[in-house]
Amino acid sequence: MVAKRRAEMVEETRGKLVRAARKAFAEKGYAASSMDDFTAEAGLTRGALYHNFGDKKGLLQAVIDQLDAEILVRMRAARERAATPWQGLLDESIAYLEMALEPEIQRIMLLDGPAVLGDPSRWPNQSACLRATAQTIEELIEAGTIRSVDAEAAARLLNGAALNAALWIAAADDPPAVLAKAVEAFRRLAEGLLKMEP
Amino acid sequence: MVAKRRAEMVEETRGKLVRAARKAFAEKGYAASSMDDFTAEAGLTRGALYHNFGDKKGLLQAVIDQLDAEILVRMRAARERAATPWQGLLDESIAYLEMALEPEIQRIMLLDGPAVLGDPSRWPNQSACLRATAQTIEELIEAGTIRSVDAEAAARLLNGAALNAALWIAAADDPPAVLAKAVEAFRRLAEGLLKMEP
DNA sequence: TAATCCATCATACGCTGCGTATGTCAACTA
DNA sequence: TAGTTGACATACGCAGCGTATGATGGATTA
Repeated sequence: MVAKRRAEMVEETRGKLVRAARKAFAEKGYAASSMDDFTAEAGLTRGALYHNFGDKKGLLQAVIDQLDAEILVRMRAARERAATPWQGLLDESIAYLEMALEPEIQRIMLLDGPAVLGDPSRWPNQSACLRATAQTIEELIEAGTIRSVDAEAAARLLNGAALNAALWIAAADDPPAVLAKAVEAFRRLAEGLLKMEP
Repeated sequence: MVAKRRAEMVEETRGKLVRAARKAFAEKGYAASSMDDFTAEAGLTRGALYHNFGDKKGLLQAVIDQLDAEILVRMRAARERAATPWQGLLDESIAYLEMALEPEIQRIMLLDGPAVLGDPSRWPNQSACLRATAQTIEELIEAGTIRSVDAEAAARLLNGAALNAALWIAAADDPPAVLAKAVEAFRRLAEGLLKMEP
C-alpha cells in the first residue's frame, strides 16, 4: 500500500468520492446530502471534492455519467437477447423501465438529475441510453418494420413514457401488479409505430 | 383599504406569498430562491410564510396546486373544442405538451416539483390533470374507440411522453420545428391505442 | 364598550452547509 | 538533492433555514 503512482491515487480518490456520493444521493437525495458527511465517510474532506469535481454539481454529473453507462450496458444486453429487432426495442424499453424502479437510479437520474442539471438531452454525454433507443428505432425504420418517424422524437417519447411509468410504479402500493399494467399499456403505445397491426 | 375582515387579510397574505414564490421559483428555481428575498418582495417576512404554509416545501405545494388547477382548465377547454372524442384526447395531450413549454410550468411542476415533493401521483390533489386524461381514456374505451387497457396506465404513459417531449423541445435550438416532430410522433404512439388503423 | 383573547405576522437567535483562500506534504523533475 | 508542482486538508466568512419569542390589531365576551 506504499509508493503509488500519482495517477492511481487520483483515480482512487475520485472513485471513493463518486461511490460515497452515489450512496448518499440515493439514500437522502442530492439537496439533503451534506458534502462534509459523505466526503468524511470516504475518508476525505471537501477539499478533495472541490479539487477533483469543481463543485457539488460536478460530482453529481460524475455519478450520473457512471449510472448512465451502466444503464446503457443493461439495455444493450436486453436488446441483443431478443428474437426480433422489434422485440428488441420492446425489451430494451422494458429493461429501462425496470431499472428505473431501482431507488438509486430513480432518485439520482430521474428526480434530482433533471432538477439540478437540466434536461438530460443537454447533459455532456447526452444521456447515452437515449441515443441508443433512437438508433434502435432508426434501424427498425430502415428495415421497414415501423413507419417513418423522427427517430429522436420517438425515442424521447418512449423513454419519457417509461420513465414516468417507473415513478408511478415505484410509488404504488402493489408495484408488481402496476408494473404488469404499465408494460401492457406500453406495448400498445409502441405498436402505434408499427406499419401494420399484428 | 381599512377595516378588513380577518379572513380577507389572510387570503391576501397567502396570495401575495404564492405569487411572489411562483415568480421566484420560475425564474431562479426552487433551491436558489431565497425565502427572505421573495417574502420581502411581497412586503412580508418569513414569519408569515412559516405561519401560513409550514415551510418552504409547503409553499411550493401551494404554488403547484395553483398551476395544476390552471392546467386542468386549459386541457379541458382544448378537449371540448375538438370535433370527436378521439381528437379530444389528442388535443388535450397536445395542449398539455404546449403548456409544458412555458418556463414557469416546466421549471416548477416538471423539474423541481418531483425532485422536492416526489412523484406527482402522490401529491395531495393527485395531479388533477393526470386524472383528467385517465377519465378521457375511460370514456373512449366505453365508446369502443380504443382497445381495452388500464386507463390509469395509459394516462401515465401519455402524460409522461408529453412531459418529456416538452423538456426536450424547450431545450432545443429550434423549438417550433421540434414541437412539430414531437406532435407527429405522439400521434403515432397514441394511435397504438386505437381498435383499428385509420 | 371595555377588557380580554388569540390569530397573525415580525424579530432575533443559533445552526448547518457551501464556497474560497490559504496552508502542507508527497510526488515528480532536472 | 533542491526546486517545483499537483493533490488534498484546514480555516474562514457568509448565506439561508428553522425555531423561539415578541408585538399588534381584529375578534370575542360580558
